[in-house]
Amino acid sequence: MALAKSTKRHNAEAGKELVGDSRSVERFSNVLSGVVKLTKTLSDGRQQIVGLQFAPDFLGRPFQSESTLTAEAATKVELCSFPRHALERMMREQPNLEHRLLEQKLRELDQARDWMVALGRKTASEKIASFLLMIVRNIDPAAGPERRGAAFDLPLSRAEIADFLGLTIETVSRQITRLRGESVIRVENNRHVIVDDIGRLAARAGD
Amino acid sequence: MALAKSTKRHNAEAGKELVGDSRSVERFSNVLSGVVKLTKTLSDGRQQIVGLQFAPDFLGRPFQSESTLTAEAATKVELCSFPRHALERMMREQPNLEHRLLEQKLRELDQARDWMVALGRKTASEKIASFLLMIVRNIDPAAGPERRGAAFDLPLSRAEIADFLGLTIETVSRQITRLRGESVIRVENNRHVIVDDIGRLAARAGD
DNA sequence: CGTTTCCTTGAGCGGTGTCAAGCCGTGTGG
DNA sequence: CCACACGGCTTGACACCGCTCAAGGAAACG
Repeated sequence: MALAKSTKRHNAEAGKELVGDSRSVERFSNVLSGVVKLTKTLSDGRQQIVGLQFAPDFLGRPFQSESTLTAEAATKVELCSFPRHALERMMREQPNLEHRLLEQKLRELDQARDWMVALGRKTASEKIASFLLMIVRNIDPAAGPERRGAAFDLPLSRAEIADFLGLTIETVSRQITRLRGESVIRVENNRHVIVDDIGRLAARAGD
Repeated sequence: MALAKSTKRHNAEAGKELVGDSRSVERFSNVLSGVVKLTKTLSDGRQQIVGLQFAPDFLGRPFQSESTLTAEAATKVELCSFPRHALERMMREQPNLEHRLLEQKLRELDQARDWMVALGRKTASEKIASFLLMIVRNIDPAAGPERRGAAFDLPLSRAEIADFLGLTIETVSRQITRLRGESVIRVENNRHVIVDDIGRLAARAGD
C-alpha cells in the first residue's frame, strides 16, 4: 500500500489517544500493525467500543467531522498518517482509491451489524465466544479456515472486552473462567489464549 | 434523483420481503418513500434489526453478496429498483455516483455505531427514548431542530421495536406506558405518538 | 359474533450488574 | 533483598433489571 511521500510514519503506545473528538479529525491513517479501538462515551461515563481496526485498515472519517468517536491504540500500533488535504488530493488523482475506501467501509458496516446482533441478542457467554472467534479470525488472517486450533494474545484488557461486549468486567471474567472450566480454551498469564478446537468455540457463539 | 431509464418502479406491502438472503442480491434499489428494515437472525430464531432505511436511502450491498441480511418493508414502500449490472454501469459512467454511495455508507456506519452504544450500554427506557428521538429526526427531516414538539406514526410494531432495541415486546410496552405516565409522550391508537417537548424526551435518551 | 392479531399488565424468576474482598504479578523504594 | 503499593484480574454475596409465562383487553376482520 504505497502512499504519497508527504505522509508520516508514526508509532503509538497502547492506550494513547490517536484521534480526539471532533478537533483532530484533520488527519487520516492506515493501520500498519497493531489494533486500534474506536469508542463512544455517554455523558455519565458509560463507554462502548464500536469498532476494532486491524492492519491494514484505514482510519478516519472523510467528508465530515467524526461524530463523537475516539480512536485509541489498544496495543502497540504503527500508523501511516497524513493530513486531510493529502487524502483528498490522492482521491482526486486516483479514483481507484475512493473505490477501495468504499469497499473497506462496506466491510466495516457488515462487521458493525454482526456486532449489533451480538450486543442486542446474545447472552454473555455467547458474546465472549463470538469475541474470541473474531480475534482468532483477525489476528492471523493468513491461516486458512481449515486449521483446528489457534493461540494468540488478547489485544484487549478485561475492561476493554467488557466495553466491547456491553458487559461488566466481572461478567467477562466469569464467562472466561467458565469457558476455561469447560476446556474450550486455556489461558496463560491472563492474556494468552489457546483454543484447541475452534469448532467447539464456534458452537458457543450462537450464530 | 434521476436514475437510468431501464430501472423499474416497485411497490411493496408492509412486511413483504424485498431481498432474500444471498440469492436475490442481484438487485439494488432506492427507497422513494416508506421505511425498510434490515434484519439479521440467529439460528434459533432470535432476531435483531440492524438498520432502518428511510427515503432516499440506497438499498443493497455492491461488490459482494450480502452477508446474511434480510431487507423487509416495514411500512408501505416505494422503491426504484434495478439489476446489479445497471448499477455497475452507472457507477462507471458517473464516478460521482460512487462518491455519493460512499457518503451514504459512511452515514449508515455512523448510525450503526450510535446504535451499538444504545444496544450495549443504555437501559430499556433510554433505548425507547432514543428510538423515538431517532424516528422524530428521520420521519420529517424537513423540520429544523428548533421546533419543540412533534407528532408521527410509529413505522414499527412493538415486536419490531423490540427487535430493534434488543428487548422483548413486554419491556417495550412497559417502557412506553411509563413514558406516557410521565407525560413525556402521548399515544393514540397504539401507533400514533405525540411529543410535546422534544427536549424532555431527549433528556431520557442518556447521551 | 367469533377469531385473530396486537398490545398491555401482572407475577415470578434468572442473568447480569453492583459492591466488596482478595489474589497475583510487577514495579518501586528502602 | 524485602516491603510495599498498585493495577489487573478473580471470586463471592446480593440486588435488580429485564425476561418468561400467563391472562386479558382492544381493534380489525371474517
